[in-house]
Amino acid sequence: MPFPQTEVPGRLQAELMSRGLRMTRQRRTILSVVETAKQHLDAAQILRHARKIDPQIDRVTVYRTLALLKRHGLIDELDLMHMQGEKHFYERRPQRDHIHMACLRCGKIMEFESDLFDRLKGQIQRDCQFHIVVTRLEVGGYCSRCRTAKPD
Amino acid sequence: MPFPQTEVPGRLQAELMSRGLRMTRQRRTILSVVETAKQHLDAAQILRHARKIDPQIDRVTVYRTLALLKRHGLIDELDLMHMQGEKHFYERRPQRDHIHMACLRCGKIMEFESDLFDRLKGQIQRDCQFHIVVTRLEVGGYCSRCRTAKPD
DNA sequence: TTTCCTCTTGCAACTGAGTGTCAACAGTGT
DNA sequence: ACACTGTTGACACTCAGTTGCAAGAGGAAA
Ligand SMILES: [Zn+2]
Ligand SMILES: [Zn+2]
Ligand SMILES: [Zn+2]
Ligand SMILES: [Zn+2]
Repeated sequence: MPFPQTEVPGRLQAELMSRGLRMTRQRRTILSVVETAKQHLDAAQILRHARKIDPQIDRVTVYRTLALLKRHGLIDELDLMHMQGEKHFYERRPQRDHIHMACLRCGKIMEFESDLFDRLKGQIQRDCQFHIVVTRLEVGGYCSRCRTAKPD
Repeated sequence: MPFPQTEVPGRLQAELMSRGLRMTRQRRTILSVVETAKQHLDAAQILRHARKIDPQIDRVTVYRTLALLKRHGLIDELDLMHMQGEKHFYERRPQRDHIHMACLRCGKIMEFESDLFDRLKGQIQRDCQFHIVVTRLEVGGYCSRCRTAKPD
């Protein structure tokens, strides 16, 4: 569910190279992990997956590569309402922004695209004369399966 | 102990007491700091302000009290797009949710209420059958004064 | 007011994500 | 192949936040 299947693998690598950045073995590995991820991964999970491909990779390189991708707007950083500690999660930046909903009971993460959200961003840019670079809308609550039995 | 015990309790204090929670000297102090804050404060800043009133207060007590207020939905936790490291900021939960905009150049934080945002939340609850407890919409970009001279 | 129970605090030690430094290494263009 | 320069890995470090526990203090009942 995280990523649209219409995306071509290797797009991140192509983007970085077109920006004149060096394509190292480690970066290729980390990029492929991020690109093929089936859920939102944190830095430690990305490291673990990358080490299955290249066991020598250091966690510092993962942090640096994620910072690079974020700086170039190729990935988005998520907090997922801090439900799993203070980790940050990452996903390839989609063509269209989406909302992340986190169920406070079962922990499920759902995604939702909305025309109202797009219009809201337009309103912000217009009414506040604010040039939007990145947005993060996270919602905590109870999913349909959990809402009948909410705690206190 | 030099503390205004007879003072009329603030809304936060009243809320906690109505929930049957013990009102300690430390909690009164921290609550008053949060309630009278003029900007978004992080835990360390709240501790510093609280120690001006009661120098004995420990930082652990600040963390525990903030967790308590958050658990009871009386304050909201903000990331402010991680512009100042990984700290979290806090503000009293307002009657109406608002959006936080962070200028990536000058660091200014702006707030914005929007009917579209309220409608978007309604749409999420309806279309996703998701019971919303808390939302966090943060936007990073360039404010009107900085947008003419954006870096790289 | 005093007692008593229970919740809360303070301290210290700990966790764990993320950063800074720097020598060695390896892309990339020539 | 060479040289230039950006990148990596190892290690130590930072720093926000947490945990465990003994001592302290709300608060209600006696
Ligand atoms: Zn997502
Ligand atoms: Zn659920
Ligand atoms: Zn965060
Ligand atoms: Zn600005």
